Amino acid sequence: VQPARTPGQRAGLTREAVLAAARQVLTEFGLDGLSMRAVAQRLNVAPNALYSHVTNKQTLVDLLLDGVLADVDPDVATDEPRAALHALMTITYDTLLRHADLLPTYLARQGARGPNAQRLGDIVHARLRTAGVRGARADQAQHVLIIHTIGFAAFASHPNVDSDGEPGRSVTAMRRDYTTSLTWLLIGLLEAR
Amino acid sequence: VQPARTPGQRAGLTREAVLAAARQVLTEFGLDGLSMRAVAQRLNVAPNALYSHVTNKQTLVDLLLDGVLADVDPDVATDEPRAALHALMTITYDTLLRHADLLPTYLARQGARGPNAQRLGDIVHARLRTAGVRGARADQAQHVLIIHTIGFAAFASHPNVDSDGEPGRSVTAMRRDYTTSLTWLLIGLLEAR
DNA sequence: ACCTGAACACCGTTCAAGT
DNA sequence: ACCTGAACACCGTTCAAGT
Repeated sequence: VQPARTPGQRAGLTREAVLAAARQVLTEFGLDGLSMRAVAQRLNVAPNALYSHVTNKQTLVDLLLDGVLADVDPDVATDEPRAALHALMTITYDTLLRHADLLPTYLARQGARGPNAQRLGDIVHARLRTAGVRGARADQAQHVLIIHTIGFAAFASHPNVDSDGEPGRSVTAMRRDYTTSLTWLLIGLLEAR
Repeated sequence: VQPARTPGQRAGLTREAVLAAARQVLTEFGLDGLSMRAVAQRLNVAPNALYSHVTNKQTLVDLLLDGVLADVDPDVATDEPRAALHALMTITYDTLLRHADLLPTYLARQGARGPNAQRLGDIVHARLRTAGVRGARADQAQHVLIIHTIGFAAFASHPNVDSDGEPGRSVTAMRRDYTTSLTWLLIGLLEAR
């Protein structure tokens, strides 16, 4: 809530300010409420002013998506390779679910290939290396672990009722499903040669 | 392209006709072109006429999504349990990718819990049973295999360029990533006790 | 370079009315 | 019960103009 600007006065927008406003709109009104006009309103600015800082809505959303993975803290307590991979991916899962609003669109969009996704990929790659996995197999494994994690998080982010209206699996049951599936993946990856 | 109706004459819509028209609009104009108004136009009907046969756009999309899984043919050539599961899930992956337009929204919406998803779940469950997996572990495995498959298909459905503008993994490489990840999952599921 | 006014070409959905 | 006309409350984006 800024003091009103006189005509011709700059609003002093930046790309980061637009992103921050978008994040606020998102947490307050959800994905359905995330419109360019709503973001502009929060910044006390005309809707089309945003286009000086962001090329369009899709890339804005992509930036938000990639930003979610920036919150992943790659430090894990153990150095045992398999446990470290398990912990790292579980942390990623939990981080993603903390931004459940965005997850529905995650796999579908460019966010899963942004710079932070690549950073996470590199971290996974390093962990795989200490686990003795390298080369093309490491590239595959890195890809697989991340897609698997985002996919499960996206599914879990969604209110869960099946077609009969019966309640489906609970959030905790789905988290358990994820962690055991992760265990299975790591067994197949690390034990079969 | 029907002969024009005189005022007061029925259009003879059915829920199935609406779904069929929606599928046509989808393949012709893509997900962005799928609007209630476009579907209505194809049926030579006023936009709000659709609401007599479908509660709203979201449930219409959910019906389309679940319908995709109806195309999965569960017959596989082998009876060896692990190979049968691998074949069944790969068929599912390929079927999903044949409807790539819809995949971006698949995990996010109710389609992944509709009647056809349940039917597929039952088939997977039966295969798991002959593989010696039962009880809670079978429920988990069924869930995991389907989410994993939909997640990978959703990711693969999306045009693939990373944040540097460099081309990412090819469609065939991503399919290979899927099948090997499936192998890993099945190893972890079937061999670790 | 950054921002506004005005407009364009759309949306999903509701309500009252007609047959 | 099914469909239309008209309207409501929105969208994303572009263009020309102002400072």
